[in-house]
Amino acid sequence: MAGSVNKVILIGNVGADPEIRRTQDGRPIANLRIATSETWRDRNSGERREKTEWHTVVVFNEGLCKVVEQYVKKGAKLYIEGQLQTRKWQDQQGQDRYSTEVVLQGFNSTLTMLDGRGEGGASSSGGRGSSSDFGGGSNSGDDYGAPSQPSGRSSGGGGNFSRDLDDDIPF
Amino acid sequence: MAGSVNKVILIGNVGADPEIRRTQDGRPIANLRIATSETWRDRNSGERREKTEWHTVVVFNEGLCKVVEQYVKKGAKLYIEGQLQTRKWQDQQGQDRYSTEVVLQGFNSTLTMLDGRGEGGASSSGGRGSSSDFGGGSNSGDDYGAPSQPSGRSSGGGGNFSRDLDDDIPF
Amino acid sequence: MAGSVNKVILIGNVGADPEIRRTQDGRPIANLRIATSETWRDRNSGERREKTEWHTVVVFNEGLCKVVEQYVKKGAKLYIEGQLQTRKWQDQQGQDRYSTEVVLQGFNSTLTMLDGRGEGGASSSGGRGSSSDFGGGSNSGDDYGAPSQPSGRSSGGGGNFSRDLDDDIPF
Amino acid sequence: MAGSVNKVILIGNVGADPEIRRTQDGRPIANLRIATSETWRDRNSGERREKTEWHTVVVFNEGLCKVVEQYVKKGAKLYIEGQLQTRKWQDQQGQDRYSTEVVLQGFNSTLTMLDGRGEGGASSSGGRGSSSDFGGGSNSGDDYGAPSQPSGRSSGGGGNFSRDLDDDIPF
DNA sequence: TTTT
DNA sequence: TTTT
Repeated sequence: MAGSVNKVILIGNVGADPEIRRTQDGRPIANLRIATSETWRDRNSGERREKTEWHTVVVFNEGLCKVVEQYVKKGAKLYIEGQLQTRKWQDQQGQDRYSTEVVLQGFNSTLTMLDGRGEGGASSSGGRGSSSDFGGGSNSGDDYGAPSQPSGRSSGGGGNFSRDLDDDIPF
Repeated sequence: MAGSVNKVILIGNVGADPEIRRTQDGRPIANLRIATSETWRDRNSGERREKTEWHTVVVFNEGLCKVVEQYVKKGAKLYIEGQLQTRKWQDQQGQDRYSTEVVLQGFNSTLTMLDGRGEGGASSSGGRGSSSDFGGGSNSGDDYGAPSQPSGRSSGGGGNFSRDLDDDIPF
Repeated sequence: MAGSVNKVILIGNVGADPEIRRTQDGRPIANLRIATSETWRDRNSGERREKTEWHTVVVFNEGLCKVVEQYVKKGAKLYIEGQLQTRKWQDQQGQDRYSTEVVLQGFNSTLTMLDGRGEGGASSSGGRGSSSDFGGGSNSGDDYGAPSQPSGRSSGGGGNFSRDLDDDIPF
Repeated sequence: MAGSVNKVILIGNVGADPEIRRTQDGRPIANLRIATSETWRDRNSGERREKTEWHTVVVFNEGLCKVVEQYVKKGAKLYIEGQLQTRKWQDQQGQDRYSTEVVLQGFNSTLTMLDGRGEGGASSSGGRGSSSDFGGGSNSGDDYGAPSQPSGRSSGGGGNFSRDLDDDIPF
């Protein structure tokens, strides 16, 4: 279907230290549980109430997995941009079950640390080995005023990690 | 938890005519199934591939329910802004089951029709009984240049419907 | 035009203590400058580089203005959801000038504090004079499992403030 | 600054056929004007009112520029995801002027066609010449259920074009 | 299971 | 300058 968008944006806290698994061919997958909550004052009683929602976030991106592994701990506040995916599986009785997760996999996926935790590292978001162009020199000569750097990517302590920068930033 | 965000943005097509239920006290609830999909070309085979994701959308807002009831049909392309909620229920064996849905309930929820369908109506996004006033005069005298109308709300055929005019809150 | 969306999402730091003006009829307007920045490693030199972008945010909502007034100080980290607006004005030479701002005015506007600053207050997002009720009883009897509270709104120290409880709309 | 987000999401119509320029080193830059609008009913007069906002969108991404060049015409309805940038320039009197634009440049930038226009093409979003991996084979052996394709990218007629796929889809 |  |  042409013209489709599937985007989830979360800001919340990590409920437990992340779990990192590996696929058979060695690719990492990180699992996070993130809590978002809303508070309001009850109309009748006037009491303050709160409802917490728990989200399962699955990070398939190698670079973001490294970030998660190094910096994300229980309690960390994160900004997450990913997409909704529902996975089908069978329970022990052989019945179909479905789990809906927020997946950080492709482009347009982002994970940003919003508190001071995890700072000090120089890590960035991964990359598939090969470097590639971007930003810097490639825009030189640009007479339009185009910024000579990429956007949406960043690195460094406590930073902003996009799936993106992947291959353009050699480590 | 302070400082939390839970937002889902979808653009996709409705898989079937919506289903409208009513609560015991007469409030409508609309259920929609929305498909988003991505296509890409396989790296190895070069074939075009597509993956469709189905989302369950639940509309608790009375105004948006009216919009859904009147205008949204199978095949309609919608822009949806809501939030993720996971609901726990028991299956027939008494086992806990969980369903994750995109809920349009509070403020910051939006449903916009992106194709021509549903046009011609004068319906709007609900409203507390009637009024459906807005902006206009209330800003007169504003010396700042503030637009004299609200934003984020609208009405009219094939239009943009926000939860805003929240009709489920009796004053 | 039916089916239109105009949304800006920012997470950044406030550059200076906010400025609150008032319209002739006493409505508050808050102005904020918010910095977002990206860092990346230069492809060629390998140096770490950073680019900061400054955004002008204008808050027309009375409730959010109160929040800004009470809690938002220079350096605060905010989540902002608003819309783009370009305002035309004349400079001293009588020439047309344009300023583009992120406006928090209608529904779907949000301002959330992401750091601890501003905590301890009981303030909420405004509200039509007082009340600041919500959800609660109005959903009782709901046989669907609909949460009995609103979403997207909240209050409390350091909290999450939506335009919702729109106090500038006299009923 | 760590932990920063700068995101603009627009759905609107293109006001005129796009303009494509080229930098000195041959990179394309597309300029679009996109209209978003809101309609509402005036509280006092009951009249239907509308306000249109015009946005300048600048596409630095080569792949997205191709898409724009081939498919985007006056009147097209687009979904745009980019970021805010304010550019400083001097007018003829040598005075500083500022223009704020929605820039599609880095990752996390998207342009999707929401109407039927432009269909039939097989084009996708560009790429910097070199191909690269993605999806497909690289996930084979994945025992986790990870989808074996990327997300956020797509191509094809009337389709969804992300900055992303750039280098993985050889043309 | 987080956070306030 | 779009669109409804």
